[in-house]
Amino acid sequence: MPLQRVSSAEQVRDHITTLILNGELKPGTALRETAIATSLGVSRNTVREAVLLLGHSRLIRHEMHRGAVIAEPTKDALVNLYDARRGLEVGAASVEASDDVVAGLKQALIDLEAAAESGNDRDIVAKDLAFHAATVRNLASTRIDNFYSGLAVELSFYLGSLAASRLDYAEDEFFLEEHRRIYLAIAARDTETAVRYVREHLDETIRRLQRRLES
Amino acid sequence: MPLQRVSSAEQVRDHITTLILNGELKPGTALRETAIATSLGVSRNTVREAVLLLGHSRLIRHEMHRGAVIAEPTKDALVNLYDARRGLEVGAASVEASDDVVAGLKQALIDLEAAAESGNDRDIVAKDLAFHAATVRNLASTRIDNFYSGLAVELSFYLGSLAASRLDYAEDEFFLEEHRRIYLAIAARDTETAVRYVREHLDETIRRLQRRLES
DNA sequence: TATTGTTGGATTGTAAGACAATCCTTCATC
DNA sequence: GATGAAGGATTGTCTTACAATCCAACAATA
Repeated sequence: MPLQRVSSAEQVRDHITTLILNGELKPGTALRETAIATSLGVSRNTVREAVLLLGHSRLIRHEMHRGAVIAEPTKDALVNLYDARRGLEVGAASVEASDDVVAGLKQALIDLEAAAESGNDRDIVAKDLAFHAATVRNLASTRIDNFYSGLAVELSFYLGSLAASRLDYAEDEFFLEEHRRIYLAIAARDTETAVRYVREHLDETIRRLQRRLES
Repeated sequence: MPLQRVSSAEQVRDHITTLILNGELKPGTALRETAIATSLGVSRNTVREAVLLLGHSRLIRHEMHRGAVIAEPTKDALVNLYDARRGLEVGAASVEASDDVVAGLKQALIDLEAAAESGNDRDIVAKDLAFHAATVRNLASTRIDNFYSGLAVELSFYLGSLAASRLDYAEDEFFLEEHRRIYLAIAARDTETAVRYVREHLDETIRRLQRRLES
């Protein structure tokens, strides 16, 4: 039995994280140490430790004597994020997939289709990212998977904060088709085609996002 | 002008980091908060913050009520590290390289050859890792580059701590040749061959390391 | 008016001291 | 030899305090 204890600082960090991901703390908001401390009934010290722990993710920006601020979905941040996605996903697509990966991918696609059917934006985003995470798993490294999952968290936060004006994923008739053909190419071990489809999909996706950012 | 201030905690973190990388703090050593605090003339508070900051890297292991301990080069840690390397480097090798990347790679190879000539183990390790980092740059993401550089730091720490019984890189006649042919394959845009050479090189390297670990 | 000091409150960075919780070793007991 | 109790050592957390810095509002000046 691993028996894992959880420090107060870690709990506060998780609390703040969920607040951010739920959109209850909007981009640009400053994290006031004393406010959080009194509201949670812990010392300022503990809050500081929590914020430092949080600093590893990119959900907040930290500046000396200025405190922590919830990250904002700037164009640069998005491009940076998608460059990393492209690197990993294209790399993953250019290696012939194992049967395990294909199986996981198939399931991820099924989940995605179900989510699209339901029309729940949040769920669609989650299943979309899960599909792409399943492609990255082809690189066969849990450590890379963790790294990618960090990217996914960050991205879903950005998407959530942009979603004041709905995402309208479901409205897009190509959305599902793009994923289907990626799956088929990977399953067929046609790496060349898979790479092309992945590239096109990511390029198209970030284009849509940037358009949405401007409005 | 960016004008960056540096907090005490960050300085302490950097200090501890260099101590670790220089081998002055050996794997398994416990980081005692009060000892560090008094020795550096800062408060225990600040040391705690420094250790939390350090926690983002994997140079230390942290457990509740047990404090931080310098990471140890276990077999699992090495495998985990090399899985990540393989994922990134193979992915990078399977994409046709840009001229920029090839140029950087060529320079990295020259540096590596010079280091091998000099026979300085530390320098050889650094240039070796720099060469591989240059291949990863083909993924065209600064973020992935940062991630990889974290892997490299961790690896060079492990290598350093194993190097009580010299690395004897230079003694290995294949060492340089393996890098040369990787470069040539990448420069020729022969991705299939490049991938094979990268795979072989990494597999061979970790095999050597594991052998060294057992002794 | 626009620009440049100045001032004061708010917030963070750091220190210091305290104490409970937990760990770890040693020693006593069975 | 296994079990368990005792005690010191260390971490986790809180509290208080104050210096450094930021920031906004206001005052002074060209």
